[in-house]
Amino acid sequence: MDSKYNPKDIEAHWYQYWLDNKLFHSEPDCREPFTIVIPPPNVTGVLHMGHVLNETIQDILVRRARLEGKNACWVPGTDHASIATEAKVIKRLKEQGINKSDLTREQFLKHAWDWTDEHGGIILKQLRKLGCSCDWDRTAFTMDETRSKAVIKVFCDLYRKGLIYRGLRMVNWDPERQTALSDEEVIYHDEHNKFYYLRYRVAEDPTKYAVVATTRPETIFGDIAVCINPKEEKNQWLKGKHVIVPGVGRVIPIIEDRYVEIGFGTGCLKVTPAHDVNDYMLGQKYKLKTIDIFTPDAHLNMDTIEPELQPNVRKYHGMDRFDCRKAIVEDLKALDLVEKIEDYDNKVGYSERTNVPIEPRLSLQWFVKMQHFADIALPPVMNDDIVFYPAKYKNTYRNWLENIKDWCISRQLWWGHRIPAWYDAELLAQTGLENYPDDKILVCEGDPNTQMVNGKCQNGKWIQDEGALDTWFSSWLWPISLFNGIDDPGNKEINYYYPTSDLVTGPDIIFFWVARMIMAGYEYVGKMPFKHVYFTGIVRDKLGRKMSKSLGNSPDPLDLIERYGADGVRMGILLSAPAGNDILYDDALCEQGRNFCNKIWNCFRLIKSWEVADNAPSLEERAGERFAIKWFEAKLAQSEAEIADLFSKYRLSEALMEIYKLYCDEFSGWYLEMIKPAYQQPIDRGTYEATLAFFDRLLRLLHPFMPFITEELWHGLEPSKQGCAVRSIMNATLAPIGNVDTAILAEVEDLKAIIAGVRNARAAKNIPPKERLTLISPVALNPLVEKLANVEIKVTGDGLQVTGNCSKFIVGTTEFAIPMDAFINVEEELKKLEADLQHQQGFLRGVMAKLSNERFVQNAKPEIVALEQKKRSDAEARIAALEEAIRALKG
RNA sequence: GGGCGUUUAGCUCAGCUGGUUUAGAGCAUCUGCCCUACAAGCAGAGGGUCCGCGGUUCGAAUCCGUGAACGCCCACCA
Repeated sequence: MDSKYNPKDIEAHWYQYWLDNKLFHSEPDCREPFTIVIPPPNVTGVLHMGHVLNETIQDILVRRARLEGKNACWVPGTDHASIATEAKVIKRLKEQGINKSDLTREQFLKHAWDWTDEHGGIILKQLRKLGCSCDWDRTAFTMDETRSKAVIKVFCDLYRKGLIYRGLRMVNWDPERQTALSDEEVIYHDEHNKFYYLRYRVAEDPTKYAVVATTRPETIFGDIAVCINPKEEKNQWLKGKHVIVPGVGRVIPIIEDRYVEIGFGTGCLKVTPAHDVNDYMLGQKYKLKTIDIFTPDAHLNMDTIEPELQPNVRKYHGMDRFDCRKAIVEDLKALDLVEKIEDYDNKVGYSERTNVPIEPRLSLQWFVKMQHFADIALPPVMNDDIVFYPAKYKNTYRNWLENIKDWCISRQLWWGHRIPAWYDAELLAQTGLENYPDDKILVCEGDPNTQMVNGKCQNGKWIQDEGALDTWFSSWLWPISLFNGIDDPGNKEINYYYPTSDLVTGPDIIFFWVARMIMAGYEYVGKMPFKHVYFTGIVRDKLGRKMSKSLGNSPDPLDLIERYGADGVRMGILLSAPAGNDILYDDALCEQGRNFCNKIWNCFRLIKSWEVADNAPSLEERAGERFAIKWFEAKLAQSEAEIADLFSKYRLSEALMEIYKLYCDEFSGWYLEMIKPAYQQPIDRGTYEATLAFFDRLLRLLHPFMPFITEELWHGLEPSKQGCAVRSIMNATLAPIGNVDTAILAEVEDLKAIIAGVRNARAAKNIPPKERLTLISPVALNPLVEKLANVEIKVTGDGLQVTGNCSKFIVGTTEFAIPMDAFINVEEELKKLEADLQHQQGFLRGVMAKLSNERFVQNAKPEIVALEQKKRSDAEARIAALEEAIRALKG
């Protein structure tokens, strides 16, 4: 065996072995199910560090569940990511010199599918390199047949229930992609902007003017009124008057509404119902008309302005909204219609996907009524039927649901599930879309032109709605549709795998996805979609910056796997990733992971290097080995219980750290040193087999975290077949949680302290480990001390009674001495002992302060008082021993 | 403007309902070791006014109040 672990070939070999033997595949059976559905990555995405974190955690949970004997099923898949993918396809087409607008819907979709088939699923291949144990036979896509059918069926069902409606609303419009977005897809950024104070001359008396403050002067073309608060003193004079929109010439009324905040700005608010949510609300209230001055790509459209005003504004036609802002301000300045311009900080909404400023736009869209869903989704989280880790996200969740707004689900995109709503061609030609009567819309699963709908043939020619559905409208069904639970409710799979066990995802999609899955789960299965939600943090670089392409601070995971091995990377990403905390990624963490692999590798190498002698003295005659085995059994049992507890709390990085310390400190550092045979001596069979059994248990504990190396070494143990058809650690089960012998654990902690005392003395005096020393002890000691500290033990019986120069130390209340006349430096030794003495005296003072406080003795619990008394007597004993040692040294 | 969270060693974090030998871990640092499992290692060491202030208590990193810094979420003040 090589002295270093080389992951490359080993990882490829075992992953193929797992695939060949279908070890990831699950079918319903009599075992308890354990299900995770993957948060589907974008079909055209590539693996980044966020995925590595997320998928590693899921794999750990799934593999641990398998070892617990559950029927674990991790369902993989990808998301069609409507807007993101459409953008990528458009970009690629552009590179080929093709504009989307030159293509028909069918032609465009052909390109999109080609792209999906070509690049789609790369990310799933990459997950295999990480060791992810997904059931690849179940790989799904949000736009495959089963998932699409579920989406359409749910749309129709909700429409029938009156929970989906069509309406002309002010929506968030992305001028880049030219589609509506949901509120959740808008990200607000703080910006330093300007506040423009514009003069609106009074029509009745043009020598006077009202001053209106606005951040968006380019929208004045759509101004319909100026609103004041009826209670505001300084604007009373404007009541009932009219003003002239500067630069435009439109005469508009002054209206009054308490919505306008007294004292803010000038108290005069320009009302532009087509381009502002609040203005729209005012427009509705006062039945004002709306003038939409923008084209869908947010350029000025002056064709909508009243003909008589056209000459005034024609020059702005076709201008970009931000160019127009500059132009109109300059023009108004020239006309002396700008009072002043101030700096102003406000928030501007940007499209999450295209990162361009959102334009509020009045348009005809489809919505889901959300109050009903909020009502069914809030209680299960608040009363912990569904448990969030960390729990703080319950607040976030509640806050959103208690202020729920209707969900805009239609998108003016082609890549996605097409809205199954149909319009009668003839009627549509008469009315247009906006005025098409709702009760004449046909919402159905099939095509009414070619098949029966609602049990009958639909006469006439039907035209389908042009829109596609929000991607999340398919994602929210994911845990159900993966098991075909929408189209075939109550089927064997949905009954078995649903509710799923754990969901692992980022808190950034708690509203987009988590909340909506809970809604859909209760609506369509009547049960929660998952029992636990583990929110991961954001992966940042070690300086705390978000990883991004532009910063170039995001390492390529495949490159990391190449350098550190998949197991090393898994450990690296997990080590400092408590649930919900951001993780500061650093290559050093992967390095630690790689080093750990090497450590385990070498433990194994050591054990395997021993010659087993059947004729050697048996374990019965070896007290030291028997003791070591008994101790490690206790230690292992303790850790197994601890790790199980940590898993139950989803404290995975702590569980891994526990295993790490168990291997490095307890097993390698102590146990193996205890039982290690002398140079070129064989080991007895009893000890050898006990050690192999321990190693086996250690591998099973570690396997969920580091699947590859544990599988490799587990085979090296040549374990018995255990009645399994396929030999794999994946088919093993964890050791049951046993009782812990705490007495022996305490005993060994003392032994370790004594050995450390000797080593410490050696280090201080530069005595090599090879040189055998004498350890004078007042009590009999376990012979393992002789072996591990390389000392000869002299027991003095009552008291230490040592004369001459020696190094002394105390463990508990017992004093030990190591004679070393040749090396001793009395002054240094005294200094050390005196420092210790001072520390002990300080400690005693603290204890005494408590014990001499009557109120403490009266009020504290008796066991606490007893403990303080023990501290006191122990400290006194140590002080006496130290004083004695100092006296001896001085004398 | 509301709400939530964080602040403990150089770094990343544990420390649950106050008392567990005057605060723990991993990493990093320093010192000494290539001793035939492992230098990707071993042995040892140093390192903290538990963010500040006030309070409750016999006793506070832990509970309460207050202030500060940082972070996140939500909100229609033009």
